[in-house]
Amino acid sequence: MPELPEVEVLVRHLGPELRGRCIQAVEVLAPRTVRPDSPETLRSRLHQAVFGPITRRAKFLCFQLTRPTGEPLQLVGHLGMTGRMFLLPGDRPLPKHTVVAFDLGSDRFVFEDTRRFGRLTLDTSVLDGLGPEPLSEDFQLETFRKALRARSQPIKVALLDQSLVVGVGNIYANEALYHAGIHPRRRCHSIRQDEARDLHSAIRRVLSEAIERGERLSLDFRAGTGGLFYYGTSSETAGDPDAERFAVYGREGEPCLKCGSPIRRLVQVQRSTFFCQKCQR
DNA sequence: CACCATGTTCCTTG
DNA sequence: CCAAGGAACATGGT
Repeated sequence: MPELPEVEVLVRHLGPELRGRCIQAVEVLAPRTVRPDSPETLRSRLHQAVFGPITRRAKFLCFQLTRPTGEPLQLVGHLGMTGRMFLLPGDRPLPKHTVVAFDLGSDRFVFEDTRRFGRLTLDTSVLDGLGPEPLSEDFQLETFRKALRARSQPIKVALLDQSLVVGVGNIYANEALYHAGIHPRRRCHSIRQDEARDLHSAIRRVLSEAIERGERLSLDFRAGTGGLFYYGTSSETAGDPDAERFAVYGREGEPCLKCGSPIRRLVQVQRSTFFCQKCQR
């Protein structure tokens, strides 16, 4: 379900629900998800721990907890491609692809992940080496420009590299390049100053607009209906007339919103790239 | 059976 | 040592 905006919206929803709640038990149904921790370690370390604030770093969720001893703990989660997290009333059965569940007494906090590319661990080393947060002051235009000058790979590929800037995934990389008018195959070092400036601001714009949109949806993540729905590609519930969510992503063959020429698709590092040949140079 | 899918990590090759 | 490309992880939808 992830890319930065979806994770951010989830974090904002989960924070108020989880804060202050105490973990009675931890069920690890997919040991792989908690690697390199063992299920036993996770169970014992988190037993009777209380949730504090939840924050986001890149596409990771960072859960601050306090143990009964007063010792602080940080649990780090990643949704992979298909992860969802939500609260489920205690009397309801766990969904088929639950990988970890926290017993909170009346409810369970559930991590469901069909493809199991996600993570949930006490090992915070995954946060090392990440680039700047695109929506913070750390994402400086000058630094971004210099980083592009130092690379030779195609710009679309660079945007997916979490050491250049974090949080951008396949959807928003395509969208940002479209809005900046830059062809996805352009090599980084060929990006001009004005183009770098446009791309820098397009990245910020597509991400913050997606967050606003996710907030507007007032998603019912308290399960019942299955939790927080990814609002990136799934067909949405009625009532939201905002049909053109994406300008290019998933729109192969459909007309460009600016010039009408058909959106094209190509493959870069085994991922689909969508773009307008006429508007992106 | 074919191909597609929001991500990261590890391995090979040059 | 580094960069680039590819495969792997695992499951489901169309």
